[in-house]
Amino acid sequence: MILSLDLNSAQAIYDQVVEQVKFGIAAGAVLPDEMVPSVRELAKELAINPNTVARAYRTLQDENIVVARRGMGLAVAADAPERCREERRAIFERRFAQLVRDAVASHLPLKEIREIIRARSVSE
Amino acid sequence: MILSLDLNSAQAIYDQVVEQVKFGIAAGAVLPDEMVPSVRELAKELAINPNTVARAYRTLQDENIVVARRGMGLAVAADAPERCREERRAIFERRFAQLVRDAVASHLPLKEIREIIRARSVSE
Amino acid sequence: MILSLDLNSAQAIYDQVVEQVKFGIAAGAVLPDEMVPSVRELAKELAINPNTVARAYRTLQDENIVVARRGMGLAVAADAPERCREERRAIFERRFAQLVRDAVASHLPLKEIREIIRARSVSE
Amino acid sequence: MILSLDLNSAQAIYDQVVEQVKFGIAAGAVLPDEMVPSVRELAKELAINPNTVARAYRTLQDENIVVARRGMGLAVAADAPERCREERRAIFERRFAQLVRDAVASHLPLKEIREIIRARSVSE
DNA sequence: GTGGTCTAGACCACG
DNA sequence: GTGGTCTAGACCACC
Repeated sequence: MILSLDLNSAQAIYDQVVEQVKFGIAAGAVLPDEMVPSVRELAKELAINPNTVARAYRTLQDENIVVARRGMGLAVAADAPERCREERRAIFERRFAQLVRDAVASHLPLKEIREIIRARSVSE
Repeated sequence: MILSLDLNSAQAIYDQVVEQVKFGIAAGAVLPDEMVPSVRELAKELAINPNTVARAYRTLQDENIVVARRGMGLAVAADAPERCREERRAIFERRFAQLVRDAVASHLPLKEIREIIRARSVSE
Repeated sequence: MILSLDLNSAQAIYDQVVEQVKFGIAAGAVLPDEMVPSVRELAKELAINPNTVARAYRTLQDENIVVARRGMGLAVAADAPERCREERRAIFERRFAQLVRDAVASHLPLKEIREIIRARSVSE
Repeated sequence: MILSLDLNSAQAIYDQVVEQVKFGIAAGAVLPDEMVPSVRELAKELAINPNTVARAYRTLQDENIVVARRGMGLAVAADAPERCREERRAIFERRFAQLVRDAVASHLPLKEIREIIRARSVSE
């Protein structure tokens, strides 16, 4: 599983790890019942402190995305892929809606909003 | 001038104040040479700490959006409206581009991205 | 607010803090909009590490029992007392039901179960 | 002998096995002088690691609930049923007393405590 | 080997 | 002053 972190982002590292793991599960990089990388392994791969990974994994456990197998590690839950795909979609939808809402609230002309969306959403 | 703050946002309050004042100037709520509300007045209106407003105004002064008039307060600079309008546009463009970039990186299908943008950008 | 911890309990300390704070709010020891003790203050009072308190408070924030006031501390949410009272009740109900279920599953005679409950629930 | 495990319980698996075996002996599922299932057999039946069963059996040997018969396996001790029945009773009594103590400490009204006990102890 | 918990101390943004 | 984040390292139970 390959995760991309931005250490300079305003978003906390552990939060980026949470999101990235969800995206990885959504994309099928780890299947249900398979083990996600161990805390120590992922920490080494990402060159961050194991506790940071542990905190991310704790969040994923709270949300029942992964379940602990005592002494074995953490396994992807059966319904995790579907929920992760849905969440990935919801995150984008929520952020986009908020962005448009803010733009409208700032009185940025609708015409300019539409132009920017058109120009930026095809190319990338 | 009416500013909308979100105290639970990840964005710092003083930073929201900076942006909102710029948006107000861009929209013509305060014209060049007119005074923006005093630190105490705005702090009271927004129910936030005067220090927070002061910090926002300091930033606006650094960017020459407002200029100090000794003993009078802060006045909107002559070229502020134009620059604020441009910045308002740039903020939206930058954020939207970043959002699409993140969505693509998460492997959210292009089809879903386009659907959400279409559904959400007309109605609001 | 007075919290009682059992450092030798199987239950994690941070989890005991979470429960105890909820019970305190349920009992009206801290009212809505009031601040709960700061991380450092409570840690000192309980003679435990501030990070342990911080972790408990993080959980309470995730559950919207307390909300962060930037630079001010953590305030009790408006609907927290009601939810804490309900949760306090639910915790006891769940544990008692589970206990009885286990006792029945172990084939402990119903007669003995009833005797113990009668003997132990009046006196205390 | 049928044992019920809860892999997500806070109680350790080996400890659940110890308890469940005791409850089985208390209920007469295995009589004195009879053999309990072998480590491998029970591990397979419960779908857990043989080491976990072995550790549980070691505990049962330490308490003289079962005794080793060289080359044969583990046999139930003569006085085990009586002691297991007594322990089964004591476990319930201790846990119930603790539960009520905690409920009272949380200031859950006595009225509600009594209601829940009444409602939950007859039906199940 | 695995994760869970706790301690300790640093640095940061915010008010 | 407040909480938030990250690092570091210890000890534990479990498999």
